[in-house]
Amino acid sequence: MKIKLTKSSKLKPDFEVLEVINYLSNSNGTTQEEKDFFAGKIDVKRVKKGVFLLKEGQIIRSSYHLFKGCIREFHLKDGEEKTVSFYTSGDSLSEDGDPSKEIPSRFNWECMSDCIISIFPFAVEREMHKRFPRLESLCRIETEKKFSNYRNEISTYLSSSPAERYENLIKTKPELFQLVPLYHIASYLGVKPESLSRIRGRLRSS
Amino acid sequence: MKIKLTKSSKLKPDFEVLEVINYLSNSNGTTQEEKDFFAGKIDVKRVKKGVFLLKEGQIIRSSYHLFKGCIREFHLKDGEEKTVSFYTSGDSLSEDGDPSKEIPSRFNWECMSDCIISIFPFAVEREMHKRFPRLESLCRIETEKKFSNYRNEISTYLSSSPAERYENLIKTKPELFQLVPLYHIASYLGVKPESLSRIRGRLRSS
DNA sequence: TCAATCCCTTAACTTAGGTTAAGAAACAAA
DNA sequence: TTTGTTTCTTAACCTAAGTTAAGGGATTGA
Repeated sequence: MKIKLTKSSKLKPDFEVLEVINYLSNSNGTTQEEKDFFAGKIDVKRVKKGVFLLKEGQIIRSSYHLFKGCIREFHLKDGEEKTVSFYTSGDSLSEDGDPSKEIPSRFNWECMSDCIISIFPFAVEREMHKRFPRLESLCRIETEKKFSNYRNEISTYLSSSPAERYENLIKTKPELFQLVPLYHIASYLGVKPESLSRIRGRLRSS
Repeated sequence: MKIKLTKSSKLKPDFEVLEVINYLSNSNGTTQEEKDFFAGKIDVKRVKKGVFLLKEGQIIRSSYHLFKGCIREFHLKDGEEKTVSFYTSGDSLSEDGDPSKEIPSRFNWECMSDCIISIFPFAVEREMHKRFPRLESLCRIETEKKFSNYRNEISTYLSSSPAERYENLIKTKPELFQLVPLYHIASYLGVKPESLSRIRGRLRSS
């Protein structure tokens, strides 16, 4: 049960769909029937740095899972790019909206490095939910957890200063600083690049 | 199938569980079996202004649905109350975390006015998910929608100034200004009460 | 009715981020 | 290597929020 790969791909051949869906089931109790369902339905791709997986206004029809690399999520506000989040290995990207309505996305997803991603079409997801209530149940729980984590992150973000956010980010995601330029991090922290420089200067001399 | 009411309650007697669970199913396709399941399992209460439905550190074991009134969600940061959100009629309050783990809450829920709420214990929710996959499916979709809405709200919040947030709040939730003092709104907007006064002053003279 | 409390506003001063501009450092390409 | 581009930093000045302090209006309770 090998995964579909793009021609140019040089992924090791033993890379299995199992790896792709493990993040979904988050358990090893996956049945053979479930595994078979996914075979050939999930695509894995290498994507070059600079590629946009999603552009503002586009209608999104798949979720992505990031196995390697870094993706920046941003949107435009008054002509400026406002970076909303960074995704790194192990994160999944989806716009958990109303899957029945095809709403234009408000975000951009830009690869900050070469990436390896899996593509999980909404159609497959819907079919999966229908055929495997067990998996739908796992998805529900997973979404609730993600929601809760997100709320906690946001509440921490909102009640801290840019300097505190910066120090927190260094602690929790040090790898980011190798992957993306500081001015994107500045935007993510809610300040201009010049201000981030000042913050770094202040912290250096204390 | 009348709902359980607290003794002091003066709710009209025809207030049905149906109303309580409609927000869950968000449809009228509720079966008799489903209705019967909820009978007697969901409590409806009147709560006085000033009461805390949840205190920081407490372990939460129920979701609430707000039929009337206003609840403020906040947490402490450096000895200050940081207001995170306001709930009004029709909103539901839950900490969609991992229901299997009993994690102390990071938030406080304080009634800003006399409220009418329904109490939906996690245990009942778990049983519901088990017995009615259809309802679990509806809950999954509902949570995904809520998550998506929340993300949009946050992204709007983060890319606007306190003044813009203030004007936006007046437009979207004018009733709030009758329900809660301005200094709580200031905290919600991310500024001190003095700054909100200045913002209001500036907007007045323009 | 009076006092106390709560809430909101204003003002003077401080602090930190935004803006503009310039230059240095790092990196990539010719 | 040289050139050009991208990224980061610094400085001077502007703007808006934080801080501290004071006072006024509204509400509540004695």
